[in-house]
Amino acid sequence: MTQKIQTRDPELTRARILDAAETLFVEQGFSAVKLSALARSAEVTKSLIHHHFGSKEQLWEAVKNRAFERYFTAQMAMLEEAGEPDAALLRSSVEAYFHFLRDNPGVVRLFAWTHLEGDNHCGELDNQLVGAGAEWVRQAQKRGLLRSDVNPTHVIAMFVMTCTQWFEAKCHHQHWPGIGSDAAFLEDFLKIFMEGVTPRG
Amino acid sequence: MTQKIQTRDPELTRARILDAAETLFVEQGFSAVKLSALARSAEVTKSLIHHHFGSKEQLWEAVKNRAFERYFTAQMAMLEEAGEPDAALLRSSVEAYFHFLRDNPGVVRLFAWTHLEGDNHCGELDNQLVGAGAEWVRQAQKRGLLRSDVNPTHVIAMFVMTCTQWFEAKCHHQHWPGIGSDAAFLEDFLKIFMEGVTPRG
DNA sequence: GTACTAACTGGCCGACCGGTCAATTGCTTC
DNA sequence: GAAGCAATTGACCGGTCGGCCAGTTAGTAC
Repeated sequence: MTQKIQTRDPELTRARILDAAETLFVEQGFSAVKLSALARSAEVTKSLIHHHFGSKEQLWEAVKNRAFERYFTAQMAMLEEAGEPDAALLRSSVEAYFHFLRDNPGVVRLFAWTHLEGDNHCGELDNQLVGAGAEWVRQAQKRGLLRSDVNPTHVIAMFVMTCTQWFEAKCHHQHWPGIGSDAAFLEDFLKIFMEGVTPRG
Repeated sequence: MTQKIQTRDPELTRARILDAAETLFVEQGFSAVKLSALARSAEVTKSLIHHHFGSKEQLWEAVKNRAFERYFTAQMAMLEEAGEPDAALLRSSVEAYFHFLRDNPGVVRLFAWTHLEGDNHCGELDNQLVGAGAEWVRQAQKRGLLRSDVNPTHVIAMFVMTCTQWFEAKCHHQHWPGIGSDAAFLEDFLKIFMEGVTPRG
């Protein structure tokens, strides 16, 4: 088989470059990253980066594609193992989303950079996820398990945006007086959110 | 008095540079902005930028300071003209904050860039605002006008983060299937949020 | 008017940016 | 083992980046 004890390993090299690039892009964004620093960090020559990825811009695309693929894979998996659409499902979805972001801070920052760039990257996949989520809310509404006087997409948007912003601007609000831990905030958010989407007789 | 029909006007020059810089920084972030382009845009020479602001970094600080000062002035004004702490005040605060962000998209993006930079700039002033907001929530809770089993700071954080993210990532979720206008989203958010913070007997 | 200061200019600088290229080296195939 | 090719190297490129500086000019104080 493919003996991997060798002096050349293009796939490993690609992976090393991608990993180092993701780290730096996540930290600094596209413009601030220098190819020379990236090469040093990945322990390859600059030329090798161009050989494997063509240009800085194409490397940036490759990094985003890989990260977003991971994101969508995880989200789709969560979607598929979900059960009947009801309030309990909504709550566990929020929790799952929150924990995913907590455990993948790089993804959050990558999203943020692309948002600021006005990049509408990964639009279709995202629409698919949100569409599926909204559809579940709609079903739960029909069954009277969630209040039906709100736009289902807005229900999804509301918790997605809150979770995203919590981690995206953490450096900013972590010093707010009285602010709690991740877990404490999630708990309070869920209290308010779940109470807010509960139908009233 | 100070005749302003003159060939030299340092204050105007400073303002022209600051304005052009804010526009470019808001669009592209710090690293992507070139001093040469900025000079062209402000219709001054590059040297003049250095003369008035010292360096690119100091100019960036000046731009942020000016924008954040506007932000805090507006927020403080809103705070002072507020009345008794109750649910109606909370609702109108959310509306006011939402509309402020809608009308000042530059501020939103500036905040976003600084968050990503890990800049804890403007920490004290912000803490002050949040602290005051949380204190009002606390008072309303004591009077039984808001549910008291949630952290007051989290109540503030929740709506601030939702509003922020709505405008910050607009390019991203504006294409989500079924998403509504600014007004429609705000209405649905308020329905859920206000219902969520209402005390239950 | 003279002296002084600050605003402003144009030219220039070293550093370093992203990117190219010819040459070399290690694998694979036959 | 010869041939062919992709991986890899290091030297090198033109461009332009942020910043500096000597010199000029407009306003001000006396």
